[in-house]
Amino acid sequence: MAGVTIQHVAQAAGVSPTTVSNLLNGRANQMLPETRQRVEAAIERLGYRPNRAARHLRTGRSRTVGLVVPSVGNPFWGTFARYLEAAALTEGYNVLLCNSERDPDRERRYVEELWSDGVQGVVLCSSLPSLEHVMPLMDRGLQIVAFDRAAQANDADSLVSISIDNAVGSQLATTHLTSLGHRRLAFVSGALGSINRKERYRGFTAALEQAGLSTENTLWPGASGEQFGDVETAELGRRAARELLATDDPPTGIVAINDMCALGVCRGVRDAGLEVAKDVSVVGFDDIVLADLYDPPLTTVRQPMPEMAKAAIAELKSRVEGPGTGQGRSLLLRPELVVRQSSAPPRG
Amino acid sequence: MAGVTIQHVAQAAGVSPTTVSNLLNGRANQMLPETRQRVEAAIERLGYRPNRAARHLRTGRSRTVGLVVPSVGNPFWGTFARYLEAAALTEGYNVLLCNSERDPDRERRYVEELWSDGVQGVVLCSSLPSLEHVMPLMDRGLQIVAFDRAAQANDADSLVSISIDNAVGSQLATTHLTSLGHRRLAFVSGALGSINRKERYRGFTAALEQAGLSTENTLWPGASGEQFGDVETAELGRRAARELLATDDPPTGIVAINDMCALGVCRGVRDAGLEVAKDVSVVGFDDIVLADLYDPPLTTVRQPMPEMAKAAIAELKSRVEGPGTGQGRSLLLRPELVVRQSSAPPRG
DNA sequence: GTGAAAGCGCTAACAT
DNA sequence: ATGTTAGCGCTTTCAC
Repeated sequence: MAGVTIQHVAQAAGVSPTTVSNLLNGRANQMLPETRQRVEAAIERLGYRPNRAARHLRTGRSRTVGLVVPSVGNPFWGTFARYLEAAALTEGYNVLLCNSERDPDRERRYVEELWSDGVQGVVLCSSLPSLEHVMPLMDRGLQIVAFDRAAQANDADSLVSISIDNAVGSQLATTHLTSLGHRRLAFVSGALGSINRKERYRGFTAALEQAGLSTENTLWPGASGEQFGDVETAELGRRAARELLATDDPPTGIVAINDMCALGVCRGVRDAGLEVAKDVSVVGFDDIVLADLYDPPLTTVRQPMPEMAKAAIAELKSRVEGPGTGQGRSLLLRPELVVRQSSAPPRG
Repeated sequence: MAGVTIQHVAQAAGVSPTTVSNLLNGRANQMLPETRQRVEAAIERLGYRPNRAARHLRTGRSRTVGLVVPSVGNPFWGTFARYLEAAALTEGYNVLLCNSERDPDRERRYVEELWSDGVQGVVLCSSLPSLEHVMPLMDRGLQIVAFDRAAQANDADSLVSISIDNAVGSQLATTHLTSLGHRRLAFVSGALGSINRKERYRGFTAALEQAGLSTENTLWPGASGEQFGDVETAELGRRAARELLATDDPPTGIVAINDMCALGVCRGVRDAGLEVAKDVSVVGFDDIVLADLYDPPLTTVRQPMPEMAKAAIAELKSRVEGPGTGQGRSLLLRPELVVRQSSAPPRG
């Protein structure tokens, strides 16, 4: 039996659809206990499940939020998805997970699809500097929380941004190295195209300046002009490390744009016949599961995922359920340095 | 404007809703080019998007398949999700991704939710030996493809199973080691609770027997009675390696239940002051992204993800669109050994 | 305490 | 080539 409807239940219980609906929507108190039991029995017996499409069509509401991530293949996003789902579930929401593959067009199509699916709130993890491709939907009332992307001047008024303070994060990482005594540092990244990357680099240079070190020639030159996926980022790190360590005055400490990249850097260090920590300290960013599993375990900057996920859902919930379109705001959480064994004082 | 409906478009274009609907549903040819343009212009101008709930309610169809995975935090599943989505997209389907956290109850709830959302086909990645918790839905017409789980005798008649041949896979891995000359092998795994694990162990012992080796004491004794998550699996591997290598007659080759576990084993080998490949060969299973990134790169058994994803969608599609409930079937794809640097001939 | 009836936005016969 | 109409399953006034 594909289609057990509320009518069938009503008939089986000898009541009207209204009564069944009342029971379904928490108005059970206004009916005789006996009636209630009859209805409940009928629901059970027939295996009735309300049709969400009909329900949604009728009410215009939907207890679902969308989550658009650049790539579910990346553990960072997979982990975030889990936390967001957990946070959503506690608030009575479901999460619809979409994978943009970093394609702006797919991103837009997904958000549009979610909107026309009745989803009123979306957590958008976009690497794009401009969110104008979803502006039309926001104008129509779609609530968007941009995650892992700091607010921009030309963002929509109602946009909520949640991210860590990337500059602080990489400052933490960099200062960790300078405090250990490193004087010659390098920053390894793919193209500094995204806001995050720029911020991380900014934190890196800020920390250097604070330590009285020159920022010249600290950005790995191969970092510009290229765009990399997640796997390629590791390869990039590997190449960067090899090249950097082959120079006259090689760095003793390397700050990588993220953990994938840092893992690659570690590989490159070994390729160069050197040892991570002993010869070259490496610090990553994100604290993916593998950071702790790697050999040596990676010193990295952890994003407070559970808090961020909770905040994202809270924002969405209050805006979707609350009155009117709230003003935009930006929430910058403080990341945390996790010191493991890939960083140590420089040799000699 | 939240609610631009087909009526608004019709009115704006000076036509009836039918005409708009016709255009929307690929019946554009049966109207005057001029009419068509007027309608298209109106749609564009009003920013109209069809309401999926209404559409679905009306047609009873839904171009969405569900994907239930044990954990999106695990790269293995993240990767599969990407391939499945790609395969679905080419067939005009969307994928709804759900995360069961290996909780049978969540698994059931998700599948029920998908069903009441109008989803007619689900790819279920369940580690459970019995799928009876989704049987009622299958009886109602829900099509299920069980992924990464070999068919069982008490499965529903219409169940489709897609997985690799796990026994063949670990036989491949094990024979690789025996061919290299290893005579003392060990198999490291968490509890042999799932079908897959049992199959992999079976392949392991089969390969040993084929090589004329004893299977006694080859299963790491700590492997029984415990259930492990993904992170813990690595820790388990590490512990297993340390314990195994501390015995009188330590193995020179270790086959791990999966890559996470293998990574842990590698760590354990180092903990014991030994070197992977040189002293102990390690082979994993799954070929996660990190297998290639690790140092040394991990020899492992690759699952043909794209093919499996395509097959899953093809099965679902033909069953959802085709007539009647198809008979169940089981598709066992052949895995492939990927030889990297974590395996080598034994010392001396 | 319970029921009748209208309508959410859309599609697909069935007219014309 | 285009329009009229009925109804998908549900919720929610408004009656009784």
